[in-house]
Amino acid sequence: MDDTQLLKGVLEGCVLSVISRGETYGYEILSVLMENGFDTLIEGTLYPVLTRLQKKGLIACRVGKSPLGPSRKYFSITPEGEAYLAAFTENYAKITQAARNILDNE
Amino acid sequence: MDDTQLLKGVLEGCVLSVISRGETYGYEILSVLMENGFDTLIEGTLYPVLTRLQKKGLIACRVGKSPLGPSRKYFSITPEGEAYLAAFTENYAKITQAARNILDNE
DNA sequence: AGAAACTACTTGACAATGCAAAGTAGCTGT
DNA sequence: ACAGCTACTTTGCATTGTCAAGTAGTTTCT
Repeated sequence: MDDTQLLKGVLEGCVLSVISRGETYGYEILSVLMENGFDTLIEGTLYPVLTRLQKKGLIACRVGKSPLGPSRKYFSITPEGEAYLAAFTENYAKITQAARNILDNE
Repeated sequence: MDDTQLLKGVLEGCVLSVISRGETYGYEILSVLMENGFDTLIEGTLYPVLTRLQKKGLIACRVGKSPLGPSRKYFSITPEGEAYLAAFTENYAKITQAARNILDNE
C-alpha cells in the first residue's frame, strides 16, 4: 500500500498545527511528526511545505543560531495562519466524517 | 478553503467501498457519495477513478441496459479489490490517527 | 412533433503536492 | 582528519482532483 496520496493536504495542516504550539524549526517539526505516526516522512517532503506556508503568509520565519549544529530557520504562526488552521481543522473533520460514513457502512 | 487535496487517495478507497456493497454504476456511486458528505464531487472526478480501479483489476465491469436513460456500466468488486480495500481501510485508520494526534493536541 | 430536462459516460489541459535522490554545510568527538 | 549528526536545499517525477466541455439516449411537457 502506498500512503502517499492519503497524506496530501493533511500534512500541511499538521505542520501548521505543530508550529502553532510555539516557535520551532524544520528538523524538530520532522521529528515530532515522525514520532506521532508520520513515520515515512522525509526532509524532501517537509521543507517544501514550510516554504509554501511561508509564501502564503501563514507562518513567519527568522534565522537563528543553534546551540549545536548549523543555524536554524525558526518558524512561528501568524494570525492568518491561526485562521487557516481553524478552517482546516473544521474541513478535515467534515471530510473524515464523510469517509467514515462510507467506509464503516458495510 | 480548498478541500481538493484532502480528497486525494481517500476518494479511491471510498468508491471501492461503495462498490463492495453490491454491483452498481457510476451515476449511482456519485449520488451515494454526495449524499454522504462528498458534496462537491463531480463526474469529471469520479469517472477517472473508476477507470483507474478497473485498470488495476480491483473492479470488474459489464455494460448493461438501464430501465431508464442510456445504458450503464455496472461495476463489481474483485477479490483483489476486497484485499486492497481491507489494506486501505487499515492504512487510512493509521493516517487519521496520526493526524488526530497532531491536530487535537494543543 | 419539438424542446427541455434528466440520465449516463467521456475527454484533455491544468495545478497541487508528496517522494526519491542527491547535494551543501556546520558542528562535535575520537 | 574523519565519521556522524544536525540542518536546509534542489531537481525531476508520478499521482490525482478539477474545470470545462462534449456526446447521447430517454422521458415529459406543451
